[in-house]
Amino acid sequence: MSERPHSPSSECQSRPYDFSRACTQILGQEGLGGSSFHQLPLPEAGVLYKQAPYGGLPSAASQSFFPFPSVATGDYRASELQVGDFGQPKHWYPFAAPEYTGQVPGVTAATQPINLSPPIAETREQIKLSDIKTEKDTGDDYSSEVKVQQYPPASAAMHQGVLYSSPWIPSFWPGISHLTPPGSGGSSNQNPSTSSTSSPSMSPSPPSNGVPANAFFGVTPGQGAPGPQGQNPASSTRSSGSSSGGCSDSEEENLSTEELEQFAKELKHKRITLGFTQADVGLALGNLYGKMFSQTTICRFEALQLSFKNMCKLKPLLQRWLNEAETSENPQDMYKIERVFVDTRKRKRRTSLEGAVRSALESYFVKCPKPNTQEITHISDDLGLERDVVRVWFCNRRQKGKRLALPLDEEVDGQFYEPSPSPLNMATSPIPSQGYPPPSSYPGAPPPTLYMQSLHRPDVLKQALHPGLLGHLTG
DNA sequence: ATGCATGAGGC
DNA sequence: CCTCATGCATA
Repeated sequence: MSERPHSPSSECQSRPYDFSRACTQILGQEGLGGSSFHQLPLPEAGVLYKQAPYGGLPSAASQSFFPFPSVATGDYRASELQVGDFGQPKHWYPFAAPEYTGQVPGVTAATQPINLSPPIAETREQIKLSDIKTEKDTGDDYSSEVKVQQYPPASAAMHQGVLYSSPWIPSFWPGISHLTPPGSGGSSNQNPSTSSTSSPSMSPSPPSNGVPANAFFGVTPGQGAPGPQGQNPASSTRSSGSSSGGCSDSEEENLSTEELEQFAKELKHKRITLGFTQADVGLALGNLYGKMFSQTTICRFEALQLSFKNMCKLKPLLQRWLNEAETSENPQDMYKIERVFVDTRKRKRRTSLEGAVRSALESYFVKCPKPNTQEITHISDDLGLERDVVRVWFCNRRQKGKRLALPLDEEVDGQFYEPSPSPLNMATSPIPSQGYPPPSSYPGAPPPTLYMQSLHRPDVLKQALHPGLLGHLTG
């Protein structure tokens, strides 16, 4: 522990990422054609990821480049088709049969009823098929369907996980804030061996290791889940804080990124060693704490792809799970539960953006990470995408850009998004209806933005475009 | 492992 | 409309 000089950015996500809308200005100038965007301090989104030691995400890099055929359609349906998405009878297949019940297959886990005992509440709660709400009239698209989600091998029927509404343990999240109790106690690894003795079967309300279970369940409704801000600005506080005085409210022991990194690694390793899958862990958490998580989340945790704050929040839970799993004679007890869940809500079909389109979006993003309405419209229009798709894309992109990463140079990153100085009146900003990316007329024109991107990372360009085009541009 | 989506909170 | 936490659906 003494070896790292780096300053733990304890800021926990409360960064001032304020991509102000300088975009307008930027975009407004002459559009891609111009060199204006050059001045953008934004080095290029990609950089952000690169610094993450953990996997960095290849992102656009691996996209297959398509010759942007019919992107212009503007209808995601169209683009999807060209992608060849259609051939499969996917999930969204509108089968009305309420098979959810049959979902519970083998029920291997039946052998271990243990954790099943919990106050499972109403599994059916989410099964109300009638709840189908029609989002848009575009009914033809995402038809209402019954999604039956099943988890792998497992088996014993169990309650759906996410018990957001679960009657029990109403305030479960509450305690979370006390992450990382100073020193020994908390999240850091307390030797499970010594303390635990734990209960072989982890029931939902295990006295478990030294941790006072009550702390988890009782109280503090206050900053539970909603408390993004509860996090505290911490901006200044740094994990190392070495007892900086009594921390007024207790809590907020900011975990250092290193701690998280280390824990994530440990978790993954042990998890695998113990034979659990990410999904298992997610389910196990549901058993232990009543709050289930998806494979995705566990995966992201291990890969440190969650926001710092989120990582901090989940760590204690995973820590506990890990302790339990390690000490338990039959770790099996903890998992193998199945989540049967039928969600009737219709989810928009996932839009599959072509490589070229993505690249184009990337380009736009580089120029302006936070486009305003008009800009979004313009972009969507230009790329022939739905506005919402574009909007969501940007949201996700921003989120991705932030996530936990940026441990060290984040400050820099903050700057990127914070064009601050210029008050830009985007309001007046007339989205350069002319400027933007060159008036690419769809059919043949390559996303104009692409070449712009090349200014920052030629590699991307090369990947996104095919030789021909490339030559065109460079030529 | 990750792209696109949803929804709850916030302004 | 945004941010965030999450997850379905996919590659």
